[in-house]
Parts: sequence; C-alpha cells; structure tokens
Amino acid sequence: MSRALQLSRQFSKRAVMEALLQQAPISRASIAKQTGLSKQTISEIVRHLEDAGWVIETGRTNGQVGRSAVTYEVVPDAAFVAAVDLGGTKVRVGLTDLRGAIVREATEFTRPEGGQVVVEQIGRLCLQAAAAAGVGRERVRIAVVGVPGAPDPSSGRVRFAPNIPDFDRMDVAAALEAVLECDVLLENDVNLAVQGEVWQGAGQGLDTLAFIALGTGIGGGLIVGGELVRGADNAAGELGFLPFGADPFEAESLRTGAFERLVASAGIRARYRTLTGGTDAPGMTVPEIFSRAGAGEPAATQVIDETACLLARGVAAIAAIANPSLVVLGGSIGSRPEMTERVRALLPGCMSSPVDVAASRLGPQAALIGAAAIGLSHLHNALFGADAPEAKLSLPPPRQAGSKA
Amino acid sequence: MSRALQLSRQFSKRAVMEALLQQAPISRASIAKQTGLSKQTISEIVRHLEDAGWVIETGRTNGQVGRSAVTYEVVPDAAFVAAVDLGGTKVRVGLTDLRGAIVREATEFTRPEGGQVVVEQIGRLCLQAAAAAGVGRERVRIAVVGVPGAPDPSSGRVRFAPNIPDFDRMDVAAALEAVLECDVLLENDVNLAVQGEVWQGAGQGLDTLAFIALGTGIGGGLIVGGELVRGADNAAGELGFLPFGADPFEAESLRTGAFERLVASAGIRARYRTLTGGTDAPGMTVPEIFSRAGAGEPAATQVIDETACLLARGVAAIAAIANPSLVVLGGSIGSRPEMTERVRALLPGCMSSPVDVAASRLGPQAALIGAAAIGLSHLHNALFGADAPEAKLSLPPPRQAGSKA
DNA sequence: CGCAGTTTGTTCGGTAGCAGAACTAATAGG
DNA sequence: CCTATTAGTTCTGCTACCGAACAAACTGCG
Repeated sequence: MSRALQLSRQFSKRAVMEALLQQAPISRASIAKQTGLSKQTISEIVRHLEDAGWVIETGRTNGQVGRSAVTYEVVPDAAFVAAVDLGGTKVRVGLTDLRGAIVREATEFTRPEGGQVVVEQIGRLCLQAAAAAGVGRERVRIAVVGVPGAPDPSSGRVRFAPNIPDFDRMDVAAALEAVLECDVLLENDVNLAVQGEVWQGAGQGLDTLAFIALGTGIGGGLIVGGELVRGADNAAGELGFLPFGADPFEAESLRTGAFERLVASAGIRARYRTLTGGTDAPGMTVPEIFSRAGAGEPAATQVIDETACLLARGVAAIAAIANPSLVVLGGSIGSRPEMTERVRALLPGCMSSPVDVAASRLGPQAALIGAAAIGLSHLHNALFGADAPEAKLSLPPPRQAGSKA
Repeated sequence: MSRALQLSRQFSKRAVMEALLQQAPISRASIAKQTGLSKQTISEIVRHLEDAGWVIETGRTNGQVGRSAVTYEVVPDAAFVAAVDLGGTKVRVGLTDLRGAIVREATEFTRPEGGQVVVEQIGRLCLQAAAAAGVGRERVRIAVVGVPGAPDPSSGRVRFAPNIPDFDRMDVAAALEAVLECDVLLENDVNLAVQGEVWQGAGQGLDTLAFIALGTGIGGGLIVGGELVRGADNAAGELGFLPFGADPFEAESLRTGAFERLVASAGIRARYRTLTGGTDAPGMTVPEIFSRAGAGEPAATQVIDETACLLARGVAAIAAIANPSLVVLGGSIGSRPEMTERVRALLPGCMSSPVDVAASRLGPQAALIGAAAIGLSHLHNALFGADAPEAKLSLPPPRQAGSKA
C-alpha cells in the first residue's frame, strides 16, 4: 500500500522509451499515435530524455506527403548491462547495450577455487569487457549473473550450487556489488535460459512456456503469463524429482530424483551398459551412444528411444499441470534434433492434444541472452519506470549480432 | 499501449477503498498514514466516495489524546455479487455484499435439460435471492459462475462440460447476461475453489499453492504469485493426464487420463473389486470402501493405501514442477482426513523437503466462496480502479457467516 | 478550570503531467 | 504556386495530488 507513496511521476516515460526501442527510428508524431498520448506530451518527454542523454535525434523522414518528421532513437551506449553465465566449467560474460545488442563477449574457465576468487574473476571479466569496448565502468548499470543453483535473494547466497565452492556460504550478491560497483541480480541459469528463448529463441513472444534442460542433470524453467515461476522455495522446475522413471519411493530417489536417475546422462549410460552386457568398464559417453544410434546400432537406438519416451512423459506431466503453449528442449542431450523429433513423435501417443515441442534455438547462449533480457528490463524499470512496480518491458525485436565494436 | 489512453484518473481511490475494507471503521487520518497519501487528498476522495454512496460515516473515536476522529466504513449493501456454483447435480447461489459477507444462499438440483433451461434456473435463483434479501436487481453488479468445464472467454461457450447439456454449443455468458442484466464471469469450478481456499480456507494468504480435487474425476488448480494459472488452452490442472498410474501410452489414456483411471473413484472401486475376487457385481461405493478400511478390512485398507500413494505421487509431480508452498486436497475423496494424513505421511518418502499438505477447509463451499472473491475483486476494479489494469484486491479479512438477513 | 500537548480535519496555494485547440512549419503533388 | 497533409509548438486549462498553515476538538495535568 505504501508503495503508492511516490505516485505516478512520469507515468508515460516508459511507454515512450518502449516505442523508441521497438520502432528503431521514430518521429514524435508516431509515438503520439502509438501511445495515445498527445503530441505535446511526447515532445516534452522526448525533450527530457534527450537532455538526459538517453535519446538522440538521428534523421528525418521524407517521401510521404506532409511535413518531414525528425526521428529519434535510443542512444544505445548510454548504459550497459553485464550479462554473466556462470557455469561449473566456464564463465561467459556479455556486455549488452541499451538496445540489447551484445557489444563484447568473453569466456574463461571457471576458477575452481570458488568463492571470492570466482567473484573477482567475474568482476575482472566484466570490467575488462567494458574497458575493451571503451565503456566507462559507471555506464555499466546492472549485472545479471546466472548461477547453477538457487540464489536466495534475502541472504545473497546461492543454495544447491555444488559446482562452485563456497557460494552457499557467502553473500555472493554483495561481494559482486562491491567489485562491480553496480546493482547485481542473481538468477538460476535455467531460468535465464527460458527468458533467453522467449526473447530471441524458440519461444519468441510466447507468454506461457516451459523449458527442459537435459544434460548431466535435468532442470526446468517455467514461464506463466510472461512471468517466471520460482515457487515457494525457489525450487520450481526441479524436474529431476518427478515421481516416475525410477521408483520415487526408493531411498536413493531422495538424493537424486527418480526421473533424473534415468533420463539424465548417467542413466543413459547405465542403461546402455546393462543392455550391451554390462562390463564394469568406464562405458560409453552419451555423444558416442547417440552416434551409434545414428549408425543404426540396436542397443543404442533402444536406449535413446527409452530416453525419449521418458522425456515425453516429463513433457506430458508439465503439460498436464501447467498447459504451456510450447515446451523448449535444451541442454546437451535435450536439444539434439534426434531427441526433439522422437519426443514430438511420441507425444500424440499420450496426450489427446499434444503440446508443441521445439529444440532450443540459442543453445549454450540462451542463459547469456536471458541475462541480458532481464538486465535490460530492470534497467528500464529503474530508469524510466519510477512508479509502476514491475512493468514488463517488451524488449526490442531481436537484432542478431550487434556491431562487435 | 493504447490502454494508457485515459490515464491515471483517481489512482488512489482503490487504495482508499482497500484500507476502508480492511480496517473496518477507520478515520481519514489513519487512511492517510497507511496509504502515504496526504490528509487533504484522502478527505477529498472520501467525500467523493460518500457522495456516490459507497462509504458512510459510522462513528467517532474517543479515549486517545487529541481530537476525536470521524470514522468511515464501506456501505456493505451498496452493491452485490452473485456467486454461483453450478455442478452436475446441484446449483448453489450465494448473494454477497461488498464486504464479502454472504447475505443469502440457495441451492437447487440442476435442471437436467441443460442449456437455456439451466441459464434461466440460475437467473431465477439469483433474482429470487436478491428479492428475498430486499436488494434491487440493479444493485447486483456482477455474477461469477463456476462451471464444471473450461469456459472460453472469447465465445462464451463452456468446453468439456459433459454434465451440462448444450453448454458447449451456446454462448452461456451472453445468455446469462441477458437474464441477469449484469456482467457475468464464467470460470472453471476448481479454479474458483482454489481462490476460495486462498481467501478463507486452508491456503489463507498464500500466493503460491495448488489444489487437487479428487472425487469422481480429478482436477487441479494452481495459483502462482497470487495469480491463477490457466495455461495456453485453459487446460492447466488437467491432472488426470499425468503420465503415471496406468500406462500413459495406452490408447485408453487418451480419453481418460492414465492417472485419473487409477486414482479417481472408478479406479478405486475397480481395484477393490479385483482384490476381493472380482465378481462383475455392481461393487462397492467409495465411501463404503473407506468405512471398511476404517474398520480394518485388509483389502479396503490396501486399496486406500495405494490410492494415497498415487495421490502422493501427484502431489510430488506438482511440487517438482511448480513448487507451491501448500497443496490443498479437496473433493469428496481428497478431503477425507484419512487420505490427507496418508499422503502427508508418504511424502517424506519421495521428496527431500516435502510440501505442506492440507485438507480443504471449505469443502463444497469452496467454489462459491471463490466466486465471491473473484466477483468482489472485479467489482472493485471496475468501480474504483479506473486505470491500473488488473490490480489484485486484497480482500477483507474473512468474516465468517454474515448476518443472514 | 484552564492551559499544554496532541491529533484531526480544512483552507489555501502550488505543482506535475497531461489534453485539446489553435496555430505555425514543412513537405508532396498537382 | 496552391492545396492537402502531416509535424511540431504554443497556449490555456484541467485533474490529482502535495505541503504548510491553521482551525477544531479532545485528553490530561497542574
């Protein structure tokens, strides 16, 4: 209630910025038509934005009848978002401008020490990227960091992040803020991947969809009504614990979920081993099993088929509960075309009106792009959305490959 | 975007009404403190509301230091909501005042003819209730009707409503509007039940919870972030189609879901019949099986245990995907304490941090109360929320049993 | 009883953000 | 060059709000 304290100051600045972002160069008159605000108001707002350096005059229209119009655009490098995808093995950093174009990218192996060492690694990568792009650090206004775990916004810790030592015992958010000197948002990496797929990937424009990342483990992200579903303890999308596949009441299922034990890579390899007469030898990697299946080997094919069947049941479960308009399959295993096709083929066998299924289009970049999306949205809210608590920014149209300045 | 056309007229009227609703008699000064608006503004808004008849002076404070304050309250009978719960066998109607108190209630057997006959039955019940409560029909501003099916807001039809003939072939919403001469909102009955449980039942105040209605069939409702999850085709919560229990890839599972075939009443009875040496006799009703289990009969106990185990898996599936803070069990079977207890006992066996489980507290009234909740929220939005698209009304504290005038 | 202190409510003046009408400016096409 | 058309500005005015000053009403204490 007391959030109505500072009331609708500049209610429309956001709307103007949005129009400015989406219809690249646009005149004030057109903005007025689109937003429904009066020409007068738009002129005023645009003047303010221009004075503040967010917007700039970039040209004039001509060709049509009537007076030619001055067109404006958002100044793309007035502020930047640092998008970070922290994985167990690699850190990926992308510096994104106000339009969402990735201006600079960098990747490194994640420092195995974890904790403060990784925090400083991320800080260094971001600042280096900014420096290399000729961007002063004060223009990097927010950093969004995807982590393989469940960030707890109140303590700044990251729970369930076995791959990054100490992240569950320190205030990661605060540490990063200290290094980067800007706001930092932590988010689960799969959640970012969903956002990425919605913005520029396989789920463009949809507002209800699910994402399944199948690889070493299995994880999911769910978007409902354009909003990420986090759940009560930030544990939404823990698909590994779906109660089928292995026996969910086995003691082992409490540690590694019943579903995960069978569909994820360890399960696939184990099934192949048993099927081929299971020596206790190291066994086959999953890509090898896939290629053998491609070559027609019956055992490999059977294992892949079984996996697809399980995955289809996972998809069906999500569909029964949340009824998304699309399920995007990602991760090293899920995004393989063989897998997506099989799942798609199986679904009509267990759902009367099967969900749409698509392979991730952004692959390993999804989380990075999602981080940029969230960062941009937050940035616009902070800068132009004084009131209107959490308006969703409808982001600019995906413009592939920014000028790698 | 063009929704910003008529802009923030009376941005705060809603906030004032909300305060007025929740802290029963309240002075203007206190409203000012709570909302953060100035005393001056509050006085103005309250004057308007009073002139329009929504609010009335009801007393003065005294006892504290300082000038005594005039206190105001919402005029409870300035407008009414007709809440309707249409079931296959019974129609239940409740007339609710602005505070949410049920002023009048009525129940009848649903007319088996369906279609227009049922529409007129509902209309008659509502108008009779209003008349009996001494309320002119013009004060009934909105009707919320819970139906056993999936209402399609664009066509006004109700899909998947086998129990009400013709409802899938006519514009039910329009027909009801014609009879009642007020706005009509159709909503799935389970969805209403969830809302009811959130407002006054087992899920009070929670903003992420699931509801499972287990009886003749099985259905679910999911609330995430305070918002109902409808899904892409209004088919969220079709728990019957969860891909376990029976074989999901059987042809039969396309018609009646794999999960529903086993957990719902037909499945329970079938399992009991096979277990007791399955004659093809009519068999036992579910309540009878429950009472035999209560009496210690092994076969009945086993069947109930199995059902609970299945239900627990259903709960686990929802928890894995959406991670609600509570799962409410309802329906004639789900809300039995034996069932809730068993499920609660089983969950630690298949989830490392088990969800809370509770039996429905409102029972068959849940949908009616949920309808009232939605109606009130809509009403307040329509009356006092000129802008601010779909603000959620935080409803007044549950005040049990209104004066049955 | 009367005054201090405290709280309520009103009056008055002022501001931000917007609309709308009237007007000026620039352009294309004939 | 004139007309139709579109872009942008100026001016007036409204609504919803704030803040300060002030009036009104009450409690409690000396």
